[in-house]
Amino acid sequence: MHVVPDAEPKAREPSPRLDHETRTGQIYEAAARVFCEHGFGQSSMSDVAAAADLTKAGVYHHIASKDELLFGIMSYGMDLFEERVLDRVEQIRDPLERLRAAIRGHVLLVTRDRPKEVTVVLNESLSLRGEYRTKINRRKRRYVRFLNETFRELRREGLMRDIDPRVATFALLGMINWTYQWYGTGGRIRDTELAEAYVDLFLGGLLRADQRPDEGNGS
Amino acid sequence: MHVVPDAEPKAREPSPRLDHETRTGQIYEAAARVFCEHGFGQSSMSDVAAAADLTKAGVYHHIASKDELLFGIMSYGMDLFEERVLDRVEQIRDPLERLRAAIRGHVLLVTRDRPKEVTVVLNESLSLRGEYRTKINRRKRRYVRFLNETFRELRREGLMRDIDPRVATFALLGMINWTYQWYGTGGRIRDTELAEAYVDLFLGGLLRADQRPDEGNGS
DNA sequence: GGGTTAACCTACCGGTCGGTCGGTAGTTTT
DNA sequence: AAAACTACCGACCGACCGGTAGGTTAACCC
Repeated sequence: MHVVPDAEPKAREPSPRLDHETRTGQIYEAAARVFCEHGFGQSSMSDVAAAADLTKAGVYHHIASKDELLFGIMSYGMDLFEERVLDRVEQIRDPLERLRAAIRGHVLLVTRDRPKEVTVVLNESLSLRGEYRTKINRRKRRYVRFLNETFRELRREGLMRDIDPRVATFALLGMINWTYQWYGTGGRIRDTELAEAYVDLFLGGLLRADQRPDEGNGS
Repeated sequence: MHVVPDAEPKAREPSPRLDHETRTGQIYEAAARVFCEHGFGQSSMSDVAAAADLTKAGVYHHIASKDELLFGIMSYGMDLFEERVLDRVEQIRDPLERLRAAIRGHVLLVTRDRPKEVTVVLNESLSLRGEYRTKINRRKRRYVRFLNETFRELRREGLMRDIDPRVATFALLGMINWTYQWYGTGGRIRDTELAEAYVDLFLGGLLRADQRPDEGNGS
């Protein structure tokens, strides 16, 4: 009884510096792998336990519930993205350089490092419920706001064509977030080349003609 | 026993001209709604039955299994996409005009008509298994091949910058397929404007500078 | 060496899952 | 009017679900 919906208990419980060497960390990692492969709804806790080389009861010694496990994975995915990409590029003053760094960082995160946790964030937003969904959405929105603000800045400085910043934001997000759907399956496109190609492609469409750096096409 | 992997049995069984006036059609529609909202794995057949205003047994009078239901929905989603977009634009001779029409058609399909079945195709590829997944993937690949071929043609004609056609394909696919994740939630971006913005944005990044039509930025 | 604790396991719980059975009411066919 | 068929429902099935109770083992603490 009484679920205690009241005040925050000091700090976020899941993703407390998710150490992959601890048993708990290994469970999160295995679960991310399983959820990534079959989807959250299609995966049972026994599947997770087997992937972590434990019994179901063993898993439940470390985690509270399936939902909390998913939330923990996504929180860790957001941690990764924020500390490796967003937190860093946010500090760049020049908006154009900032955008370039964001694209490069974001693309390399999902191609080179390929953290399963980030894929889960992208795949399973429907599976999260209630408070958990709200919390993750809030963190996602921070990135959207960051991109939006950067585009507005670019427009203010006259570097950008007359494109709705929201449209630019979601176009870029789509381009990059979609890569986990296809990248790496046999194709031998190099991650760094993909990052540069996306920077080129997107900035080419975004910037005013007189602002574009030479794009290396002959003639 | 013996699953009969051999020759086509005259015609595809599911999605036999999915008439939304028939009871079966209404079940598919209701199921698409439910799967769209909560995800396939999170939805039970009782949920589907309730949404279709029937009992579970009543639903099973019309369909064979949950998996086949999902496959039927996705097949119908692919039917929609192909007959409203791909089949039409494929016949356009000029590659640039063909690409423009494809972007416009694809964007308008997922923004204006918003068929839940198409959303399910994008959301639930992990939920499909075996033969079913193979069949849907084959149809998806037809679109990928179409885009790829169009980009190669544009390059051959010297209209396009030096960008890997595969990268261009997936960048475009991501841009458009991501829209169902955000479009329509309060934002008042008009569908036609979004389509034109995407044409502009993408072709701006894709084409060689001397080939770009004037992009309407002053100065 | 007795007590505590973390890290598990076996065995099990109530509930729900996808799916089926046998029936019935209404319509159509003969 | 009997037979056949379609469209459905209430009741039910075995399997599996998320989750737990309670015990065992080994390491650590005093």
